[in-house]
Amino acid sequence: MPKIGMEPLRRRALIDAAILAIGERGSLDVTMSEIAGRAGVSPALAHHYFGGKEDLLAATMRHLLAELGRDTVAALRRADGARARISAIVATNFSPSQFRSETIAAWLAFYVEAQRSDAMRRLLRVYARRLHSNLASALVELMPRLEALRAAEAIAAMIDGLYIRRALKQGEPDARSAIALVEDYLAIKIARETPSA
Amino acid sequence: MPKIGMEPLRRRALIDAAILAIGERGSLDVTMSEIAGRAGVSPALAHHYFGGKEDLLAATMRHLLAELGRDTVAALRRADGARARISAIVATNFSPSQFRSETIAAWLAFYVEAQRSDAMRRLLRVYARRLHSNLASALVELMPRLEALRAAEAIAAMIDGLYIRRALKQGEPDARSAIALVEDYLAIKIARETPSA
DNA sequence: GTTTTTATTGACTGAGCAGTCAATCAAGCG
DNA sequence: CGCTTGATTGACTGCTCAGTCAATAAAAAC
Repeated sequence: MPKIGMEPLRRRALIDAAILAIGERGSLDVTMSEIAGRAGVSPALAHHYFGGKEDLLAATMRHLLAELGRDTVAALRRADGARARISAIVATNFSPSQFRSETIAAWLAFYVEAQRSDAMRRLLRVYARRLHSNLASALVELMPRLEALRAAEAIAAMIDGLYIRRALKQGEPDARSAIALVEDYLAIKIARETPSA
Repeated sequence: MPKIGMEPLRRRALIDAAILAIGERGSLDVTMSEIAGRAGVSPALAHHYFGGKEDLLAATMRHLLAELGRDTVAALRRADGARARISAIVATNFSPSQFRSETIAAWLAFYVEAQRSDAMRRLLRVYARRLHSNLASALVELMPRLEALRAAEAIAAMIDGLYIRRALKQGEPDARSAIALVEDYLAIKIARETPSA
C-alpha cells in the first residue's frame, strides 16, 4: 500500500535502523537485509532510496555528525563565558544522547572505515576539526595561544580515548567519571597557564 | 618441496602477513587468501596451521600484545625512579615499533572486533589493565592514591585517543608531539598533586 | 479514465570467501 | 625399501550478501 511522500520517512527509518544494527553488531559488518528488516522494509527499498550500502553508511555517519553538531551548538549557546563553553562542549560529548553504547560503537566502526574510505575520512575530519576549533576558541581566552592549542588537542584526545576505552567495558557508560577526568585536566591546566590573575 | 619443522616459521610468517594486510586495508576485513598470499603459501595452509580465521586473528592480536608487553618491560627496566618509569611507558607506546600506521590500524580494528568477540575483548582488557596498573604503580609514588588512579586513567585515555586520532591523518605518525602532550599533562598533574615537597 | 509517477517487493544473479578434502611430495625411521 | 608422518596444494562446496529488475499497486496528474 504505497503512500505519499515516503522518502524522508524511509530514509530516516533506515538511518535509525542502521545505527541500531551497527551498535548491536559493534561494527559496520551489517547486511542491508538486517537494516531494512529493522526499518520494516525490504532490502530492495533500501537500495532504491540510498543507491548502495556505502551511501547508506555515509548518510548514517552524516546524521550522527549533524546530531552532535546541533547538540554542541545548543549547549554553546546556553554557556556563559569561555570556561563554561569548554565545559559545555565536554558535557555534550558525554551527554546521554551521545554517550550510548550504540552510538559509541558506531563512531568506533566509522573510525575504522575512515582508513579505507576517503569519504568517511573527510567526514570524520570535519568532526575533529570542529571539536578542536570549538575548544581552541574558548581556550585562547584563558591561556596563551600555544598552550591553548595544545590543551585543545589534549582534551580532544582524551574524549576520543574515553570513547574507545568505553568499548571495552560492558553495561551502561559512566559519563560522570569521564567528564570528571577531562574537567580535572582542564582545571589544573587553566590554573597553571593562567597569566597571574 | 616440504621441509621439516616448518610450523613455527609458517605461523610467524602468517601473523606478520596478517598485520601487514590489516594495516593496509585498515580493517579486519581481509581474506585468508590475501594473508596466505603475502606469506607465500596457499590459503589451505593457513587453515591447516590456525584452524580458522578467528584463530589467526586472535593469534595476531596476541602477538601485537606480547610485543608491546616485551617493549614495555624492557623500557621499564631501563628506567630509574617512578617519574622515569612513567615516561618510559609513554615513550614505549609511541615508539617507532608501536606507533606505525599498520600497527595503529590493527589496534583500531581489534578494538572494533572486541565489541563482537569475547576472546578479543578479553585480550584487549589484558592490555588495558596492564597499562593502567603500570602507570598507577608509578604514580602512587608521586601523588595521593586517588589522584594517582585518576591520572593513570587520564593518561591511558590520552594514549588511546592519540592512537585513534592518528588514524585520521595521513603520512607518518608524529610521535614527538603525541609524547609532548602526555608529558605536559604529567608535569602539571605532578606539580599540582605533589604533597608540598 | 487514462497516463504518469512514486512506492514497494519477490525473485534472481553473480561475486567473493571461509572452510574441506583427497591427493601429492618429501623426509625420517625401522 | 616399505611406512608413517608432516607439509602443501588444487579443486571444490556451500553460503552469504550486495545489487538488479521486472512486476504490482496505489496515488497524482491531466
